[in-house]
Amino acid sequence: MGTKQFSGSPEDADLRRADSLAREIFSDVANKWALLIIEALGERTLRFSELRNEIEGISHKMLTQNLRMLERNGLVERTVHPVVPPRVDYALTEPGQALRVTIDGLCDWTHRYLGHIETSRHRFDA
Amino acid sequence: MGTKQFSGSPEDADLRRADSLAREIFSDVANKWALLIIEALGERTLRFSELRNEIEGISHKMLTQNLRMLERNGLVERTVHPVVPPRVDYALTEPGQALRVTIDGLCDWTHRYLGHIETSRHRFDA
DNA sequence: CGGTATCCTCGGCGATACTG
DNA sequence: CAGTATCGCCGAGGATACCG
Repeated sequence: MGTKQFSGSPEDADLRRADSLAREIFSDVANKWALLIIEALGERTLRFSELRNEIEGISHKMLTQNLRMLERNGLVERTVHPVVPPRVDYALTEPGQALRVTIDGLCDWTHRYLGHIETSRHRFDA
Repeated sequence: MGTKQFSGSPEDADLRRADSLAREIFSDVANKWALLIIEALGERTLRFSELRNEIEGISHKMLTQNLRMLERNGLVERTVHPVVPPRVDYALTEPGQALRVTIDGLCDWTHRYLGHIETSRHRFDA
C-alpha cells in the first residue's frame, strides 16, 4: 500500500492509478471519526442526532463531513424522510458492513491488549 | 467504543477509566500513518531510512513521531546498533503483529471494493 | 432536526538546521 | 544515519448563526 515502485513504462499507468486510488480510499477510511461512525452504525439504522449522541466528542461539523464522505464512497446510505421536522436515517451498505467486520477486529484488538499497552506505556515513560 | 453511558456510581470508575483508555489507544492507532507503518513493517525488520522509502509521502518528522508512539504502546520494538554511522532497526512485537493482521483485512477490503467505490463516487459527484 | 456557511483559532505538520 | 529542536504557515476543525 503506497509502497510499490513503478517503472516508467506506459502500461503501468493504470496500475499506478489504481494504487493512488487505493491510497486515497485508505486515507479516507483510516481516520478516527470515520471508523467510529461505522462502528456506531453497526447493523442498526440511526438518525443524525442519534449518531451524534452515540459518538462521544464528535462535533456537528465532523459528523456531517464524515457522513458525506462515507456516503460518497458508498459505505453508508442516507435516506431523507420528507416530514417536518426533518428526519434523516443512516445505515451501512454492504461494502460498509464488510468494512465494519474488520473494524470490529480492531476494537477487539484494542480491548485484548489494553493491559499490555498500559504497562508498556508506564515502562516507556520512565 | 466511546459509546457507553455510565451511571454516577463509584464502582463504574475503573470501567470508565478503561473505556477512555481504549478510546485513547484507538485514536493513536486509527491514524493513516500509524497503520501504514505497521503494514510496511509486516514480518520484516526495517531501518528508519528503509521505512521512509517504503512509505510514500511520509515526512521525517511524522515517521519518528509515529514510531515513538508505536514504541511507547509496545507495538514496535526499536533496537539501536552501536555502530557508526548509527543503525536503528524496527520490527513489530507480538501485539503489533496481531494488529497487523486486522490491518491486512483493511487493505484487502480496500482492493476488493475499489471498483464499487470508484463508481459510487462518480454517481455522487453528479 | 439536519445542513450549510462563516469566522477564527490553535496546533499539526513540513522545512530547515544542528548534534552524536 | 537517526534523532531532536525551532520556526512558521496553512488548514483542520470548533463555535456560532442562519435556512428549509
